[in-house]
Amino acid sequence: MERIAEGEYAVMEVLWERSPLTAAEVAERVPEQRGWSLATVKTMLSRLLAKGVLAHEEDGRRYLYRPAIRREDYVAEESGRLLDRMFGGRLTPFVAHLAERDRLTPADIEEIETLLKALKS
Amino acid sequence: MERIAEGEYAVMEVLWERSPLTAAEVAERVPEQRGWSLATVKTMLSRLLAKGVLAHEEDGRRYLYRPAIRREDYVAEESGRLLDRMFGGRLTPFVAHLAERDRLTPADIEEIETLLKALKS
DNA sequence: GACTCCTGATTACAACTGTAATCAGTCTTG
DNA sequence: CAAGACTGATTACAGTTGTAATCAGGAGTC
Repeated sequence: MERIAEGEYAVMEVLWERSPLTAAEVAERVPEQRGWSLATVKTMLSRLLAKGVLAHEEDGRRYLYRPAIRREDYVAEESGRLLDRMFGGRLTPFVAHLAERDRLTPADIEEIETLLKALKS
Repeated sequence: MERIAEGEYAVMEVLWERSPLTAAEVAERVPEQRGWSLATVKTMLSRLLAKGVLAHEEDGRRYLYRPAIRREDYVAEESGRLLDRMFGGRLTPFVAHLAERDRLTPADIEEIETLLKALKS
């Protein structure tokens, strides 16, 4: 699966949320912080099509775009990549690390414990 | 803190492992899979210096390089970035996700549970 | 002192990214 | 039918990255 760049990912998010959509509709839904013009969104769509992570079907003289890969699959790959790169693929050091950096609240800890308990059964 | 590219990261790893080192020493220690020439490693070192994530001290007519940022800090930033982007910054969905994707072995689960128990006390 | 070697510095160059503008073709509307 | 409007396609252009080669200056060697 081809890498998806940071900006391109924002477009994928829109389409994972809801699809199919036209280019104009995608542009409307991209977070405004990006401040993208319609032209920029169209460039992104073309590149994502070229990468094979989007598909399009004709709808009159325009296209309807939809994801060609599942969000979970992409996320799995990306997070695996980070885990491999930074923690040798091991999750425990990652969790330990987050805990140290105060990214884990007591509520989080409870939640994860519950989750793990469920996983064991 | 400036972003560190994938390839540059390999150089940082070497120096986090052991420093200070000369350019030649770094080149020797970079994983061979990369297949980098000494010239490539020197380019990386220059760019990392420019980004301010490496420092160098003179040693005769050459430099000794050492990290200017701590590994933990960089890793914290990078993993936070991924977590924000893919899981809205929440760790629990991430752990759930890993579990689903079979990246969590029973041993991992045990280990994390122990870790969490320790965190609570 | 001339030549070679080592080292950082400078330059190279293509692919990928961010961020569009412009072009060309089709629909709509007066 | 002529003039706009809307859409994808093509082109643009600078910054980053991967991957070096080349250059210039000092150090050691005959």
